[in-house]
Amino acid sequence: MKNPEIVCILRQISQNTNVKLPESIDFEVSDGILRINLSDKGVCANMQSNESAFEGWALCLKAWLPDLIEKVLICWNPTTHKSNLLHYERFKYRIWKFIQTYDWAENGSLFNMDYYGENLKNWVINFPCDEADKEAQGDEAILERDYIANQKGNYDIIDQQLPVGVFNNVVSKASCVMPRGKSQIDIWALRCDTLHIFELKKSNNIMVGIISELMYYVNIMNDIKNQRIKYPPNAKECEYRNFDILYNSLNSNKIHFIKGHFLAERLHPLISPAVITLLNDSHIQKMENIEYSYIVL
DNA sequence: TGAAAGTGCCAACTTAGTTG
DNA sequence: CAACTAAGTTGGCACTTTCA
Repeated sequence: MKNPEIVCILRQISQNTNVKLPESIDFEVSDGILRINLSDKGVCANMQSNESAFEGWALCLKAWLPDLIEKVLICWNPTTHKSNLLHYERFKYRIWKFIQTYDWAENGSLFNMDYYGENLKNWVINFPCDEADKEAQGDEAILERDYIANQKGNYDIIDQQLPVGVFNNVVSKASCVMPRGKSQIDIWALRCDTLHIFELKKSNNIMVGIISELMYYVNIMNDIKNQRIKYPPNAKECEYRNFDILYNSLNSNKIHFIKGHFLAERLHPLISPAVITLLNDSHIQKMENIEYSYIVL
C-alpha cells in the first residue's frame, strides 16, 4: 500500500477528506511495517518542512492506523551527495534520537548510527550574544512577547529565543555541525525543577513539522541537562535573556524534568490527542523525565 | 469551494569583517 | 575594542496548485 491508498484510509478514519500526504515522501505499508522513504532533498531540508518531518508523519500514521502499522522504518540513501550537510547532520541526530526513543521505530538505511555516542562529546551549543529584539515586528514575535508577558507570574523565569546551534568544540562558523541562526527555542521557562520548552505557531501555520522541531529542541536540552553535550566555557559569563539562570540551573543539576509544549491555536488535522499520547509512550522518555503536551492558545 | 501541500520571495537574525 | 556594516541563511508569509 502506497501514498494514494494510505491517504484514502486516513480520510475514512479521520473523517477529513482534505487530509494529504507530502508527495516528496514515499510511504509504504506492508506486513505491519511502515516504510518512510525520504528523498535526498528531504534529508537536507529544514526539519519543519513536510518533506523532512519524518517524526510527525511516523507518529501521525502509527497513531491513526494502529492495526496496520506495528513498526516504522525510516529510509533514506546515505551514499549520495548531500546538498546541505548541516541540515543532513541534524537529520541524522533526529533519526538517532527517534529510534532510541521508540522501540517501534528503526533506521531503515545502511547508515551506521553507532558513532554518534562518541561524537556528542565534542559538541558545544551556542548561547545568546545579545538581548532579543524587543521591537521585532513579526506576528509570531508579537505573540511570543504577549505570551511571555501573560505567563510571567506562572513561572520562576520565562524568556525567549534560546539558541540551539551545535558546533564542534568551539562556536564559530567554521566549526558548526548543524544549522544555527534562526533555529532557536521560541520560549523557555523554569518552574521548580522543570524546564519548559514552547514551540509557538500562528494559527495559519499548522504543519506536522512542529513535532520535529519540538522534539529536536527537547532532545538537545536533555542532552545538555545530562551533560552529553556541553556549553562552551565562556557561556558562564553570558547574562543575556536570563541565560545565566538557565545555565546555573543546568550546571547545579536543579533541572529534573523537561516538558515540551506545542503552543498554538490549532494543530495539523492529523495531530490528534492520540498522537500526543503516542509521543509520550516511551520508556526512555519516562526514564529521562521528558513529556510533551499541547497548550491551546 | 475550501483545505492543505508546495513554492518563491523577503524580513529578520547571526556571524564575520571593517572602521574609527 | 566597541560600533557599525555586509553577507549569508532561516523561516514566515502570501500566493499557487491540487483535489474531493
